Amino acid sequence: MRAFFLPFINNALQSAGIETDKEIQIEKPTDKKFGDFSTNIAFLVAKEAKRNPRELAGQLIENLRFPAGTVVKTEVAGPGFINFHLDPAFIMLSAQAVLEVGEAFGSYDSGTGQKAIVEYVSANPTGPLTIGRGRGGVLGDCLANLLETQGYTVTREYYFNDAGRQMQILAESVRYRYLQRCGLEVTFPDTHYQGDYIADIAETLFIEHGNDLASREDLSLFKETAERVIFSSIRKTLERLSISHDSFFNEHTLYQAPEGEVSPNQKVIDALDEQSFIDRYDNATWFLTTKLGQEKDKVLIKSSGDPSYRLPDIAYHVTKFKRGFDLMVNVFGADHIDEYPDVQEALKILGYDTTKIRVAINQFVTTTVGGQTVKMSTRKGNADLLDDLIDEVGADATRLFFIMRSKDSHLNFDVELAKKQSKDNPVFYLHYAHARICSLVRMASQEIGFNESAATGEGLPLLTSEPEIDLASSLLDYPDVIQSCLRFLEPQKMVEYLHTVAERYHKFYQECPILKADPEIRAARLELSLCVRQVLRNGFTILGISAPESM
RNA sequence: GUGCCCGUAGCUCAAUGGAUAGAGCAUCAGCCUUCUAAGCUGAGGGUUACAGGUUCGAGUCCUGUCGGGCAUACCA
Repeated sequence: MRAFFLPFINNALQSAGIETDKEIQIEKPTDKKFGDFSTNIAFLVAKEAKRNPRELAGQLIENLRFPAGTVVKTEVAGPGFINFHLDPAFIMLSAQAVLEVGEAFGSYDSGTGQKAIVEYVSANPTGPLTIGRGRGGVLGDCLANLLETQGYTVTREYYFNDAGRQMQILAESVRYRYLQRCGLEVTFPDTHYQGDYIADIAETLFIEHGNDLASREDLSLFKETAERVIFSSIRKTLERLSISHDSFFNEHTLYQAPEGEVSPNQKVIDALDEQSFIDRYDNATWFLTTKLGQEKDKVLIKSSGDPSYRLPDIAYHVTKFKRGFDLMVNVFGADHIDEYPDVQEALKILGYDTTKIRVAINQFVTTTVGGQTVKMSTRKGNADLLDDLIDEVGADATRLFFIMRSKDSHLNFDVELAKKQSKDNPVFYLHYAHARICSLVRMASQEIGFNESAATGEGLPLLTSEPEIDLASSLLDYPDVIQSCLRFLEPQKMVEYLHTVAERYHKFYQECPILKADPEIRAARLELSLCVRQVLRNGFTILGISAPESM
């Protein structure tokens, strides 16, 4: 609906002889008396033109020409706002689009023909997924869904490493537990992975091999088994949350090169070297970030000869560019915040357009149980497992809890509250609205032979009461909400929005009899209900939660 | 110490630099012989941590102070 106003305002600006590169902002006023939409363009332009905003707004509305039956009143208010009042019939007619385009309502073609990659989760297979990881997983999945509505061809990618130091520690951890299982007296180092899952893996190895592996120094079997078991558990957990990836990118491939060629890692070093951003000292190879104003240089190749994580990370991003992605979204937790600028700087030096990269950093999740904060660490084995949480509160509530708060806020996951499965849980409010409509439609088809597939929305303009207009009006916001979610990489806005739609539906349901109304009004109200159901479903699809037909 | 995020109702959180700062939970008062009361209506509750600054306008931007989280590795 915001897009509706833009050409008219542009024309008015032109007619008034005003040139500006300011973005025209269309807002929803806080108070209804200020109309359905408003713009502050007069303020923005007034500054440039050094004119009085109110006077300028007056001149603009002289030049605003809307088609008949759309905007019934345009007025200047306050110090220079321009407020638009829509014809209620126009709102109702516009809402017909929901039924016309169905699940494509809210979709747009701004990304058509473009390739996007969303990288998320990317946990190394050192242990089961924790609750903290879940947040980024759901965030990434929702962002991918949002991009798909805009026509992007989206690749959902998981970047992992099964080679580095952490995997070594993992293999050793399994070996220690295995040796203990064989009855040997070994002390388990507290630097290693403490979780029960290590002992479980050791147990399977013991069942398969007995004591045979006890004398073996080679860790590869321990490592391979651990990786296989853990990766499979990670994928199972993700599946439970309807998170799936199209592509698993193994960091280790960046270390390798075909005969006669150099590895992607080495190519990065060479290219940076050519630009004089590489130096070698203290037996290591350094990225000269001090030349970019940073306090310290960053190690790319350790004195051991192994790359540090930054090098493959840069090389990995190079592959994203080489694979031709027009948009690259990276989702990661706040603990990675320091590394991202280095990667970005390196890519700039290598000549890549880093404006194609967008980063969504989610703050941590703290879990509280009975008001007590629980600290989490995978290494110490006291992590709250994502699987346990899903067991207790279900997939829908887990997903919704993760994205109902802004990603920049620390998420306080009240486990007790989430366990409640009562009306406190916001997922029920949304589900209830949807189930209510389904139930109503079922009853309508049984009792009066209502045929929902034949509904076109023709009757909608018959509806004129406030709850009906408010409800229809909120449905028209849906496409704008998708844009807003993408602009800020923030699906949380969708949760808020759907709550508003559900709230307005419940109010409409309360105040407007549907099945008992006169046939024409009855049909129109049923059609409006179908529109609401469609918007709820579309939103649920983006959030990745179910749409129950009864409760 | 330095960098990033956060500080808003009793609690959990919203609010593109816009108009009287909003929801949910909790508290209190109403609404079911009537399509799902997992709902609706209403009330109370605020110096937006604090002090300055920028401008037509600041919860939002800038500076400083206080408080919390994360990071400051030749771990990923």
